[in-house]
Amino acid sequence: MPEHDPLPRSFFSRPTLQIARQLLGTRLVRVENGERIAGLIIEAEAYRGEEDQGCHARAGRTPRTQTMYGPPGHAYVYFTYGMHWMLNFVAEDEGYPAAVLIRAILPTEGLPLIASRRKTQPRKHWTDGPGKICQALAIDGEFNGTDLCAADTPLFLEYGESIPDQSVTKGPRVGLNSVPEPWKSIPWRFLVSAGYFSMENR
DNA sequence: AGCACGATTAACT
DNA sequence: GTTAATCGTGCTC
Repeated sequence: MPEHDPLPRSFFSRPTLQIARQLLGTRLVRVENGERIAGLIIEAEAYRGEEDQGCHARAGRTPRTQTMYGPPGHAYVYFTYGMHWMLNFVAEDEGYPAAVLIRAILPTEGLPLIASRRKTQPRKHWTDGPGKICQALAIDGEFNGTDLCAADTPLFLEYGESIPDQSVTKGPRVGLNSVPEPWKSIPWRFLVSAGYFSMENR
């Protein structure tokens, strides 16, 4: 399969933890007015099942969580803290609520567009948080339910770099302050180890 | 109808 | 390290 083809739906119809790990190094692409804005995913978190007390689906099927119960390979975009949008990818089988939150990317294309929206911050902080990614890529609630595997989709993934296990760090998910154990500490956060892209240590 | 809080960010001491 | 910003969501009354 050519390197520039969008990742197929089969990529998303797998166990959520596998997807979160495999997303590291893939290229997230946003096409805005024919222009590409893209970056390599370097941090992601898994949320799966109604029993996961850190997952929105703990509330069951609601208007908000509906997308997570839908088919895999679609975007789940939600609003939080009264001001920030979060981008997730729906995982596993239709009917089972699961998603992967994209927490950080390394910008590779469309830097001027990213800069125009993130200019109040230094480059180091352009896309190092889930809300920042949505600012940089102009992603909002309109993208909830977007099919990442459809033709002419404005949001999709491409194969990027393969990240070796020795350069992947696992840990507890971020921001689950009042979530009970074991969900609060379960190591479902995956990130590319610091320095991997800045040093020639591959 | 009212309320507490959130898968956060940016600014400030 | 601390805190304001700002409003949709789900739960209680």
